[in-house]
Amino acid sequence: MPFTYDYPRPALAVDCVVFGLDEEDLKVLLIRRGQEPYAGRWALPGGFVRENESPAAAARRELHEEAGLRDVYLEQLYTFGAPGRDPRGHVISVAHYALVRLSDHRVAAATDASDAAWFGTDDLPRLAFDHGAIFEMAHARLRAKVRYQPIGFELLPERFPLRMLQHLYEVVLDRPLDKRNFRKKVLEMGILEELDEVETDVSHRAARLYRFSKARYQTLTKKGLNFEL
Amino acid sequence: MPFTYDYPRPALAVDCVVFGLDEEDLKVLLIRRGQEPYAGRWALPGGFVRENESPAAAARRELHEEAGLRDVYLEQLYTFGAPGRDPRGHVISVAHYALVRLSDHRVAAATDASDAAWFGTDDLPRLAFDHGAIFEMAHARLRAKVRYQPIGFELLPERFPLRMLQHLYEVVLDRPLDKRNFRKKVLEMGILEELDEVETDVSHRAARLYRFSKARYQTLTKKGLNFEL
DNA sequence: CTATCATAGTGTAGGACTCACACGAACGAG
DNA sequence: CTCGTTCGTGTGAGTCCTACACTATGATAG
Repeated sequence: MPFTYDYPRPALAVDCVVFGLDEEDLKVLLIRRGQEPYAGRWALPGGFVRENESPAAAARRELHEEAGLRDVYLEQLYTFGAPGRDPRGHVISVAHYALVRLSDHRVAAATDASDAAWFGTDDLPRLAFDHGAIFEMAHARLRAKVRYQPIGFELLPERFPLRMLQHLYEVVLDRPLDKRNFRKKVLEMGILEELDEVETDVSHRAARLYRFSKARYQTLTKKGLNFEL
Repeated sequence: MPFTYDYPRPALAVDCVVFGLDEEDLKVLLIRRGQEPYAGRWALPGGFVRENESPAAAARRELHEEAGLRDVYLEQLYTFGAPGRDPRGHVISVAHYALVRLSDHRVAAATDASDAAWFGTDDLPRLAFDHGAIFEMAHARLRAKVRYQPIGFELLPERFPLRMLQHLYEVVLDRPLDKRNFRKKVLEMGILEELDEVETDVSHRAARLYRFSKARYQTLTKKGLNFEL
């Protein structure tokens, strides 16, 4: 069933850079393409935007269809529209990035689509289309944004020890941080809730668990806090 | 001549928030709409993206056609795609913002399109579509970005006294700055070229003129400078 | 030519923040 | 009971930020 318009329209797509955090490093979710163009190559999950669907909604739909992911933190990144970026014709893609808790989602992504896999961010294969450039921009944005907005918590389990939070920042910023200074800064900020609970199943002294308090963050933000790490 | 596709395609547009700087305040360029919808309302300059045209190219073309502007600083802002934002159907708009030197461009914009005008940023009329929200986002982005990237110079004439630079920051950040601290910071950064020239036609002591040196900025950036004001 | 007016241009000191740095306590494993 | 591993904690030096006021210069008006 064909659709007809008075003027030509470029096609509109979305692509998503999905980040997850490991014990070791930062991961990205890729999908192996089954069809031409770039059949067999790894690519970012994505697809075409339907009529009367916002780009954000399209991105969420595709993440669910292609990787079984739901309820993730999602933010628009940039719109890539150079003619020639897709050999099928002029396709403009609204790129997004998403942050997921790997502990919750690792399995889902691996089973739902048999050709989905997590890759370490410094160990990516060559990607289809201009997805390499999209990934680079997303990575840069994450590094920048994590420093002045508390989005990093989206990568952690709900309750976490401070070591895990520090590890997150070390992995994302790609440099070591001082433990005492890091703890002081984060705790003094007052956006963490100290829980009456410690880690379990560790073969050494167990660390106290914390939880990010969105409520406290919003209160403090109104009072002029500026989150910065 | 109709254009036909196998799947429906939303229409793709661009809109531009064009900022200029006055002796008094920050201005935005608006165009009065001649046609429905929103005929007679003020709106951001913009229009539809053609096939095989990148969004940035479309934005530049529209700025030229609707306001006679060329060679402006242009950056992508965000893509607005909520269904319902345009009563004609599903139109997705890649919003941009532009910075121009009012001294050069004020006239052009006023003559080329008789229904174009500059408005003070705290004195805007109600805008068509979701252009009010687009403007707000652009304004917020400019305020944020001007602090860590030397984009403010795009709003000034090539040669300017330090007072004018300070005035720019005061207007954009909407708070007064200390003269001595401001000068110290800017000059110590080393990105300004001190010229052998002073203001003319002023009825008081004339100030020295400076020029932003892109070359120095890039050199220093590589050496780890981080611009911050 | 003198007085007036407007803006240019300049330094310092107190407080806040940043950064580097090391060791005893807790707990599980063997 | 010993070993191994991670937890949790404070201080001092240096740097950066901020607040603050007066003299110099040049144009204009009387």
